[in-house]
Amino acid sequence: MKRPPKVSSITVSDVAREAKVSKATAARVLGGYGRVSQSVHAAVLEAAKALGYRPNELARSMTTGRSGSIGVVVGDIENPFFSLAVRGISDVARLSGINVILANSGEEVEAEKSAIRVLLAKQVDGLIVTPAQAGDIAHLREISCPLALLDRALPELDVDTVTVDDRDAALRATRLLTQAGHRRIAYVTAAVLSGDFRGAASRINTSTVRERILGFLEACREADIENAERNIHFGSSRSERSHALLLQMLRSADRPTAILASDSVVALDLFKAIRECGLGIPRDISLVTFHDADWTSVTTPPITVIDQPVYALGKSAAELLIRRLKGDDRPPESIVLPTTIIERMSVGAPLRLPDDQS
Amino acid sequence: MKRPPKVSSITVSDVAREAKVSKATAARVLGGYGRVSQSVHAAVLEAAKALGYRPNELARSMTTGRSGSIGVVVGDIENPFFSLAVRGISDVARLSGINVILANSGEEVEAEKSAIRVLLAKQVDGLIVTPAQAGDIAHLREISCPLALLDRALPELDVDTVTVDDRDAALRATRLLTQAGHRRIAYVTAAVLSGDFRGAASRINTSTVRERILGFLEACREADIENAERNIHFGSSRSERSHALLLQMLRSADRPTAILASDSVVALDLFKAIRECGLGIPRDISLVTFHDADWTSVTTPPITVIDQPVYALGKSAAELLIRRLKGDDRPPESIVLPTTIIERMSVGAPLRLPDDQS
DNA sequence: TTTTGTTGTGAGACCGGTCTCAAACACGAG
DNA sequence: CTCGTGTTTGAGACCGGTCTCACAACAAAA
Repeated sequence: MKRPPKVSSITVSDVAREAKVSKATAARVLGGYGRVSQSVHAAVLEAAKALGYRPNELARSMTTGRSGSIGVVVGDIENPFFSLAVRGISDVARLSGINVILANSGEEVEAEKSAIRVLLAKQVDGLIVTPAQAGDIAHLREISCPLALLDRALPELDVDTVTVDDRDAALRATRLLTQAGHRRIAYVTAAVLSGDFRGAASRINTSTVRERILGFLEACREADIENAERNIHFGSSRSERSHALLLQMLRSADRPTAILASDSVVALDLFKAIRECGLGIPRDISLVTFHDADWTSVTTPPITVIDQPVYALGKSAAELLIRRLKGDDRPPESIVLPTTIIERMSVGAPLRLPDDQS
Repeated sequence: MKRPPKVSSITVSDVAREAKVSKATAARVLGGYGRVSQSVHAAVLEAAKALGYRPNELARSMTTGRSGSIGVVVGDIENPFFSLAVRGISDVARLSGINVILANSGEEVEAEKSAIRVLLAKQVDGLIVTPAQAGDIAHLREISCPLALLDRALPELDVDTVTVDDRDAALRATRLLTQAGHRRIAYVTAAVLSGDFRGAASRINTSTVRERILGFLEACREADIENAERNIHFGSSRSERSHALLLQMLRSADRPTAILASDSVVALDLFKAIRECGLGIPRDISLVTFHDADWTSVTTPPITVIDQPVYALGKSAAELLIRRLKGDDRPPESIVLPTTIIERMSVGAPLRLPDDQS
C-alpha cells in the first residue's frame, strides 16, 4: 500500500549509537532527567548536534501522559472579543511553556462537541471552553481533564470559571438609556435561545445571556417599563437574514428608540442597519454595546460601550487552568471581573415623548 | 455519577479483552482498517461503547507518522486580516478532517522560530506560515514537511505560495491619490525594515512589502513626484511610541496630504491620529488602506480601501498544502489573487496646490 | 480427495520516547 | 583488604496504537 515517505528522523537510539552510550543514557541527557556524568553529557549533546536530533514530542507525550498543550474552544475567532481573549490565554500559556491548540465552534454545539473530541484525542492537558449552548453540556461533563469556562458560566458545571459582571454591566448600561428618557429599549444578542423564553429569564442557563437579560430587565423595571421582554432579540448573526430582521425591527412603527447590543459584531451590524434606514445616532436612536472594540471610538458618533477586561478574562482563565494542571486541587473557583462604561456620544434623549405610542 | 479519580483511559487491549478477541482484531475494528467479520465487528463496537473507549490520537500518530493536523503561524491573530485568513484555512482543513494548530509570532522572527520548532515537534503534517522577516529564513529552509506561504512570498524559498497582486494594488491605490492632485503622499506600513532602505526597494525581500513599495513608487514616478521614498514609514505598530511618531508626522510642516496604509490596524491608528490633530478627511488629508476591514465602511467618512480576498487567501493556501499532503508532487505553485479597490469617501483633492511647498 | 485460494484471527514487532531496576563502579570508612 | 554507600550506566519493559506475518478455517477448483 501507500507508505508515508519515510523521512527517517533521528531518534535517541541513533544519538546513543553515535555517542557510544546506551539508549537510556542518551535519553537521560536529551530528555533532561536523571543523572549523567559531565563527560557523557557533553558527548551525547555533541552527537545530537552532529546528527541534528529533534525530539519527537508525540512519543514523549505518549509515555508521560502529558502533552504540554491545552485546547481552547471559542465561538468565533473572527470576533475581536475572542481574538483578544485568546491572546490573553496564549500569553500566559507561553510563559509556562504550554502551547495552545485553538478550535472554532462557530457557536454550534455539534462543532463544539467535535472540537472537544478531537482535542481530547490529542491528549491536551486541559481545556478552556466558551460553551455555545448551555442546554447541551453532557459532553462537557464527560471531559476527563481540567476544564475552565471562559466568559460564560454554567451553574450546573462546577469548574473554574471566569466571567465579567454581566448583570451589573447590563443594568448600568440600560439605566443610561432609561435615564435619558427611553422607554422602548431593545436588547439585541447573538445568543440563540433554545426553547421558549417569555418571562422565564431564570431558565436561561448560559450565565452571560441570562445575567445580561436580568440586568436589562431590572433596569426596565426600575423605570416602570412594561413588557420589556418583548424587545429582546435573539440569534442575531453575521448573516443576510439576520440583517434583514434588524432592518425590519428598525422600520417598524414601534421601533425601539434605544438599543443595547451584546457584542461589537452585532453592534456594527446594527450601526450599518441604522444608517441604511436613514436614522441618526443618537438623534433617532441611541446605541450602547458590550465590548470596547477598537472601531467604536472612530465612528460618528463614537459609541458608548461597556468595556470588558477581555484580555484579563483570557489571562485569568489560563492562569486558573494552568494552576490546576500543576496539581492544585482546591475547589473550583469563579472569578467575576468588573466592567466599566465608557460614555461616548451615542446616547441621547428619545425624539418622541416616552408615552407616544404612535 | 462519580468518576473514579483514576483517569486510566480505556485502550484497545481493554476493549479486546471485553469483546473476547485479540488486541489486533479489536484494533482493526476501532482503527477502521483491515478486514473483520460482521459478527466480531459488532461485538467489538459494543464492547467499546460499553467501556467508553476513546482512541488516543497521539499513539495513533506515532505509528502512522501522520498527525492529522497542520500548523499555522501568523503574525498577529488580533489583526482581522489574519483572523479571516485563518478561518479560510480552518474551513478547508475541516473538510479534509484535518485540524489546525494556531501559533502567533507577533511578527517576531524568534517567536516564529520557536513556534515552528514546537509545531514540528508535535509532528504536524504541514505548515502554513506568514514569514515575519524575509531576511532570516534559515529555519524555514530546514522544515522537513510540506510548507505553504501565506500572503508573503519569499523568492528564495521555492514552495507553494498564495499572495495578492500587491504591486498592482498599491499602484492603483496610489494613482487614485496622484490623480486627485496629491504630491506629498506617505506610505505607512507595519513592516520592519532590516537594514537600510534608501532607494533599494528591490533589496527588500518580503514580497508583500517590496511589491507594495514598488507599486507605490511607480505611481509616484508616473506623476513625476520626486523623492517619494522619503515618505515611506516603516514599523508602525500598535504601540504608544509608534502612535507618537504618526502624530509627529501629521503635525510637521510638510505633512503628507494623502496616506496609503498597509493594513487596517495601521489605518485605524492613523485615523485616530488624524482626528487628534484636528485634521479632516478628506479635506485636509486623504486616506486609503489595504484590507476592507468591517469598520472602514462605518466611519465618517467611510474609507476607500483595497479589498483583498483574505478568506480566499487562507482557503487557497490550505488547499495547496492539503493537496501536497495527499501526495501531489508537482512543482511549487505561486497563486496571485486579484484585488479590487472600493472607492468610498476618504479621498479628495489636496487643500493646498500641488506645487505649494510651504 | 487433494490443491489452491480467500478470508478472519492472533501473536508479536514496532514507533520514539520515559522510566524502573539492578549491575558496575568509585570512594571513604572500618 | 573488605564493606557500605552513592553515583553512573545499561537492559529492557512500557505507553497505545498500527501493521506484518503466519496460520486456521472454509470454499472453490482440479
